[in-house]
Amino acid sequence: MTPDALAGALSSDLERIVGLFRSLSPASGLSMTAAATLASLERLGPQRLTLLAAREGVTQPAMTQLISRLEDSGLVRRGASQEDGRVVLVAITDEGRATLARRRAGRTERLAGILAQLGPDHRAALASALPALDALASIPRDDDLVRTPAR
Amino acid sequence: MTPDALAGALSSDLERIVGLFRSLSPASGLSMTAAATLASLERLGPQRLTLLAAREGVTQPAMTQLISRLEDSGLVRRGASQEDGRVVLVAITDEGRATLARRRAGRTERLAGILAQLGPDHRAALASALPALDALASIPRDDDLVRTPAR
DNA sequence: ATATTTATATCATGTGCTTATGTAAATTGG
DNA sequence: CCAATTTACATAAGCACATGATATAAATAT
Repeated sequence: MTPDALAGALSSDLERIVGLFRSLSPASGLSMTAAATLASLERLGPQRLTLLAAREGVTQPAMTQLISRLEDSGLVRRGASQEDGRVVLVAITDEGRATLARRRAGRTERLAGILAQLGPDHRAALASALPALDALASIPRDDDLVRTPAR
Repeated sequence: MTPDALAGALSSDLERIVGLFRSLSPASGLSMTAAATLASLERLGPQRLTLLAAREGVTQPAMTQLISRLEDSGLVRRGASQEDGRVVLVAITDEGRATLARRRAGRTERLAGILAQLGPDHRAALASALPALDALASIPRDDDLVRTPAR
C-alpha cells in the first residue's frame, strides 16, 4: 500500500472515529481544548503558556483565558520560571489529574461496551494495531519543533 | 488481551490521536460539529434534524441553528417529509460535498507527510490495522438505535 | 542606554453552544 | 371527532470560548 493511499484510508477512518470518540466522552464540563490541554500537561509536565497554545492549535490569548478558567476550577496551577521572569509554567494539580481520570474511566467503560459488540477477530486486529496507533499518536507535532534554536 | 484492557489502551491512544486529527484539519471555516454533520449527511443521506442533533451530541436548537448557517452557506438544503409535515429532512448539496472533499484533501496531504516520517514497519502495521479501524468507525451509535419502533 | 523582541495579559467582538419557551403537525383518549 | 398531549422544529436570551488588536514587563541586541 502506498503512503498516499494509506493516508487517504486513515484520514477517512479517523474522521468517523473522532466522531465516535466525541460521543464516548462524558460531559465533564470540560471543552475539547480544555481536556486536551489537561492531558498534555499530565503527559509532558509543566509547560509554557505559549507552547500549550501552539500545541492545542489555539491563540495565546485563548490559552491565557483557558488556563485562568482551569486555575479557577483548581485543575491547574500557574508557576513562575526561574530562568525567565516573563514565562508562566502551567502545571496540572492532583484535582486536575483526578478529573482526567474520571473522564477516561467513563470513556473507557463505554468503549468496552462497544468492543464487546465487535467480533473477537476485530478485537484481535485492534489489539495488534495498538503499537501502530501508539506510533501515530506519538508523532511530533509542528509546535514540538518550534523550539529548535538556530544555534 | 482482555476487552477491558483493550478499551483502556485504545481510549488512551484515541485521546492523543484526536489531538493529531484536530491539528491536521485545515481551517475551512467549519466547526468540528459542522464538519462532522456534513460528513454524516454525505454518508447517510438526508436526515432529520433531531436525529442529526442526537448523532452529533448537541441539542436540537443547536442543530437547528447549525443547519441554518450551513444552509445560508449553500452547503445543505432543507426539505420536507411527505409522511410527516413537522419534520425537516436535511440534505447535503454538491457544494457541501465539494467543501468536504477539500477539507479531506488538505488533511490527507498533511497526514501523508507525517506517515512519510514513520518507519515502513509502522506504516505496514497501520495498513494492516485498517480493517479493524474501519470496524471501529462503523460501530452503530446510540442514536442509530433510537429508530427501533416498539411495533 | 535605548531599541527591539518575547511572554503573557487584557479588551472588544463574534460564533456556537445551552436552557427555556413557542408553534404547528401528529397522536391519543374519552 | 374533538380536546389534550406529544413530537419536531424554531426562536430568544445568556454564557462559554474563540479571535484580533493592543498593552505591559522582562529579556536581548545594537
